[in-house]
Amino acid sequence: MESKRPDLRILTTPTAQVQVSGATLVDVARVAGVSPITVSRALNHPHLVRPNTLAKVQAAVQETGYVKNMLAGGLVSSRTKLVALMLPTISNQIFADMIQGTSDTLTEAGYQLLLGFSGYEEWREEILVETILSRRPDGIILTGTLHTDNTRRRLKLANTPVVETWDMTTTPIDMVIGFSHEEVGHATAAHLLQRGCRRFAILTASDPRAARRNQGLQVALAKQGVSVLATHVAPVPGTLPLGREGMAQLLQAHPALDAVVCSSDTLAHGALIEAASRGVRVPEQLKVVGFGDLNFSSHTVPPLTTVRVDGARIGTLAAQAILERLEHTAGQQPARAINTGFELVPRGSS
Amino acid sequence: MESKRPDLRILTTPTAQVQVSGATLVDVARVAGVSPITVSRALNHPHLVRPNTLAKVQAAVQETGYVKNMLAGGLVSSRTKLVALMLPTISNQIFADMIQGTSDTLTEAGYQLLLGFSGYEEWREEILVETILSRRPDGIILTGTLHTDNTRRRLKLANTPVVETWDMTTTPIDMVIGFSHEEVGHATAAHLLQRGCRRFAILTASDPRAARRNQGLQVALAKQGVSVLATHVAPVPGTLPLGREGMAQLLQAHPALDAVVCSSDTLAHGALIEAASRGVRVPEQLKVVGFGDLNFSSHTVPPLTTVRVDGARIGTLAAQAILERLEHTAGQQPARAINTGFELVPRGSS
DNA sequence: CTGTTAGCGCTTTCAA
DNA sequence: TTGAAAGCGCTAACAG
Repeated sequence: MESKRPDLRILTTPTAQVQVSGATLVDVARVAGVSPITVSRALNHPHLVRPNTLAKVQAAVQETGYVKNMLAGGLVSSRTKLVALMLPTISNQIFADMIQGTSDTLTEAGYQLLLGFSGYEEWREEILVETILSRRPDGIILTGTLHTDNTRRRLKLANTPVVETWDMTTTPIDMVIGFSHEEVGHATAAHLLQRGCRRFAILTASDPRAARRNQGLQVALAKQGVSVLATHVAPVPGTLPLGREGMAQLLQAHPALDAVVCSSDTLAHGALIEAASRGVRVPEQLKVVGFGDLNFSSHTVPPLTTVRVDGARIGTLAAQAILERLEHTAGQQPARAINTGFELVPRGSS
Repeated sequence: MESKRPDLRILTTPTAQVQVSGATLVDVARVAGVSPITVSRALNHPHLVRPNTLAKVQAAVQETGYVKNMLAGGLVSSRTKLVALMLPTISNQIFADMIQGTSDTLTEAGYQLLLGFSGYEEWREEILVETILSRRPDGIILTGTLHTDNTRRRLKLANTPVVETWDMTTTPIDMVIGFSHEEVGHATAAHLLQRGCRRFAILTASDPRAARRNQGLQVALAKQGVSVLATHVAPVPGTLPLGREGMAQLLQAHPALDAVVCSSDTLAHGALIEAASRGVRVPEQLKVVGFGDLNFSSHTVPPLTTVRVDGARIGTLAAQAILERLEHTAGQQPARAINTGFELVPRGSS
């Protein structure tokens, strides 16, 4: 590292335009003939500066090719304009939707998105949270409400807005935006029982929220004296072949099944293909329920029911919750919870 | 802002553990009884510190709940451990794959991912690049090779590793990892001509790289005296319904088509559904070509040919290129180009 | 192996 | 409306 910063290298381009590399506020100030703080103000609070001065600064910025350094700015102001989003994976379409929703909302407000994947593992999330916190983001969006004690403690100490998503809880770290997975299970049970199903199986990925839905399903079924005949657990992320294979095993062990509840539309899709290849008629003989509402199912598969959830909306709401919190700098608002709900909808076939 | 930093607030937890909020290196140093720089070294270069000292520091870190501040670190070291990825959208599965590939590679190396979406618009990309540069990332990954002059200039001046992806060019900003879209067009033409197709249509999203493929296709066809009968351009991002609708219009105008080249598998999928609903037999009467190799096509649609490209691999390679460049701090390596190639593969039906 | 010194580039006081 | 002084939290470069 050079001990003294060298003079700016002035590069004259063919268009006679002057370009500079690595200009700082001080350089801009010198060119504009004002003090550095005036440049800072002109850039961040233009209304506090005389139009004349503003113009001079803007010209100097142009001339020097100045690019703001948010590291320095964030260090002193404690505002990084950065929001972190932690997801288990991107393989699931609903998470991709969420990314887009979050990103769009943040970008519009001048914030940027830092992305991390935990692979459904709490210990990974713990490490990730620590790393992310070291960038002092203005907000953190987590997936789910299951976290290690360390993660929770760190996050609370960080004094940063935190939104837990895709779930509900009575003991949030800060804010929660999602829906109750137990209720999804109950609703699914009611839906299928009402249609006469009695011989249930579960085809699920090893995902904690899916487990909660299955739990809710089993509890609701038990109340009607119905129990689940078999549960097939596939590794995450769920894929179409895994769905086929799981369905094959379930049907082999229990040929008389009349309902299969899947933890994702991808698994459900695989299950439908396997059912078709075995000549099992869906939904007449066997009903299939998915989760996530992928739109492919609208055209190419036999009818199934899926749980419609809007990933983009959850992403948008989470980003908005953080942004709002950031505006009301005065006094901590009470932690907020939004139940986005869900919807059982018929899908598939034409 | 308080002019003097208050003493650390010591919070004693029920477990008699001591927690601190907002500890700095200096606090850790005080607790450990060493100098701040020693703490810094213990954390960043443990091998340069006596095991004994290391242990003391680690204990102090634990006790104070210290979380590194990378804003400060990055400001002085000019290393942010941040890599930016700019994508047009996440709606396309291949871009989701790329995100995962990039993120996995970066995380393993201790880097983090900053994500930005340009929505296929150059001016958005230009703004995004400016914002991103203000965070001084250690590397930037772009989609495509089409950028505004400002973007190119800024990026070159930034003196940061840049990788342009999903395309090839003879005039890269820095590095390129991708394949030639013209060649995809040529290969597609050869494939279809060889199978006897003569009446071509194009069903495409308004995406610049798709346009290059179509261009290549038309050039190759023209050499055999064949011209494209119609081109249907759908808005981005391509969806299944847009594919159906486009196919409907094409078939209506040109019932005798024998080949439809689509710019994505999603559009192709919609096209196949529309063909089926009109009783047009694929591939006997009409051949369909997609792009991207979505795996859904393996099971539920009639045979089509798709151009297989590996998004995750491109993401991984791009991240690796940046990481390698970052290690060889000595002397600029020559700009590097990797042609990842592509593959025409049969898909669909069972 | 450890410490001292000197900033990185910016924004927050406070004063003019 | 503008400026001067101070320092955010950290690490590079030397010494010791």
